[in-house]
Order: sequence, then C-alpha cells, then structure tokens
Amino acid sequence: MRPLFHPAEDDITVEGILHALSNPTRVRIFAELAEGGCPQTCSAFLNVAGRGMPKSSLSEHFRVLREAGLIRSKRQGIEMLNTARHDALHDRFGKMITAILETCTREVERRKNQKKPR
Amino acid sequence: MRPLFHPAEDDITVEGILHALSNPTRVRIFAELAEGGCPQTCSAFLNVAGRGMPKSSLSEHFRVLREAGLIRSKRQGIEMLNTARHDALHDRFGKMITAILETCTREVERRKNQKKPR
DNA sequence: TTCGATAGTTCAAATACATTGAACTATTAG
DNA sequence: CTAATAGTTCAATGTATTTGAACTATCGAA
Repeated sequence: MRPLFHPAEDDITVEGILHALSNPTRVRIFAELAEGGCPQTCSAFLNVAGRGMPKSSLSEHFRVLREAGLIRSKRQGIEMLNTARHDALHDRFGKMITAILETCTREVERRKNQKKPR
Repeated sequence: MRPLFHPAEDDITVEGILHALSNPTRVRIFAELAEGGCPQTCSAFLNVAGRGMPKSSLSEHFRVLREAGLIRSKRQGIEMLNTARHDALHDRFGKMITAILETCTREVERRKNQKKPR
C-alpha cells in the first residue's frame, strides 16, 4: 500500500480547499473532524449521508480531503485516525473555513425547519 | 433561445455556491462582479485567465454562476449584463462569500510574491 | 505461524461532468 | 435584407467521480 500523501503547508491552495468542501459528504466529514476535536476513524462516517455509503467511495472522499490539505490521516493499529490540520490551515484559511462551516451548519438547520411545515 | 434560469432566493444552496466558486475562472468572474459593483458583459471576461478562453466555455461558466444563484444575467440590447445577486445572498451567505473572496485575493497576491524570488 | 476478522486502499469499469469547435439565435446598424 | 456582434446550444471528446471486487495491513486467537 503506497504511503498516504499529505501536501506541505505551502502547497495547500484555496481552489483545492473549495473543491474538497463543495461536496456535501466531504464538508460534513470535515466539519465533524474540525469541530469535534478528537481524531475519528474513516468508518465512523459510513452512515454520514443517511444511507450507507460504499467504503471505496468513503476512502476516495478522505483522499480528496487529505490531498487538499484539510485533514491528516495516520494509521493507528488496525484503523486510520483522521484529524483536521488546524495548524496548517489557521493563518491562511482559518477565517474562510470557519465561515463555510458556520454557513453549512446554519443551512442544515434551515432545511430541517423548512421541511416540517408540510 | 430558452429563457435563462435564475433560482429563487430560497432555492440557493451552500453546496451550489461552493461548487460554483471552486473553479478559479468562476471565482475570478464573480469577484469582479461582486466587488466592482457595475454590471459587466460576458465578453469582458474573455481574457480572464491570461490566455483567451473559448466563448462557449465562458458561457458555461456564466450558466453555472447563474444557476447557483450567485449572479443575475439580463439581456440589454445586443449583449448580456451580469450582476452579483447581493440582495439574495447577503443574509444567508454574505459572510462566507466575503471570506472566500478575501482569501482568494490574498492567495493570488501570495503566489505573485512567491514566484518572484527565483 | 497461520487463520479469521476488521479497516481501509486500489483497481477497473461504468457513469457523470467539463470543455470546446461549430452551428445557431437574437439584436442592432446600415 | 445583410452584415456584424454577443452569446447560447449542440455534440463530440476528454476528464473526474462512483463503486463493486480484489487486495493489503494489522491484530488477536488458536
């Protein structure tokens, strides 16, 4: 298995971040990693979109997040632990990422409230 | 020619916005429309990425921005005038969009400064 | 030290999306 | 009517995403 690629801090781009976060599954994964604080395995997200997601698809989503520089993945025994790369992201992208996550959280709430009055 | 589709304010989604802005050409177009203030024709952006861009590609980029709810396009005589949909975007997405545009502007500067010391 | 279970990756095929040259529509001016 | 200009649409091609199946890695038990 080839070693997992993590870009250097300098090679992280705003396009890469926006592309990675423009997918609803990925933004939910990243939000949990960034806000939750503690490292999470990949399989913790198998039911992230309600229906179960194929693990090959999940693996691909983690790869995109990793190669955009948003997360760091590290093997710990049998599983993989993923964390948000707070340090690498804070100075150049912190404000933007915070705004994106806030907006996503708020919009999820909004949709819930909109669905009820039927 | 079928009439141009603009989503209702309520149908604008954060995924749609992030997807639209995850393309460097589109984010540059939107930045100019949002920051410049005055309406702009499509062809004003034919040289947006240095090299000339095919007008069919440009048309497609404008369609994506329009259908994400980021811009409004209106025929004015022979040409099309495009404006940022500030009102529709402000309350729910204003902060996020501002942060994205600020970050993109700053990152463009950063790349310029990085290229010089060669 | 092998077997089985679990976690995740990689491959390859199918499907979806993006790009673009060429043809088309719409408007204006002469 | 004709020509010129602005932009859209179509269709072909190219690129990216999705996913089942096969594979690798690690651990614990026999």
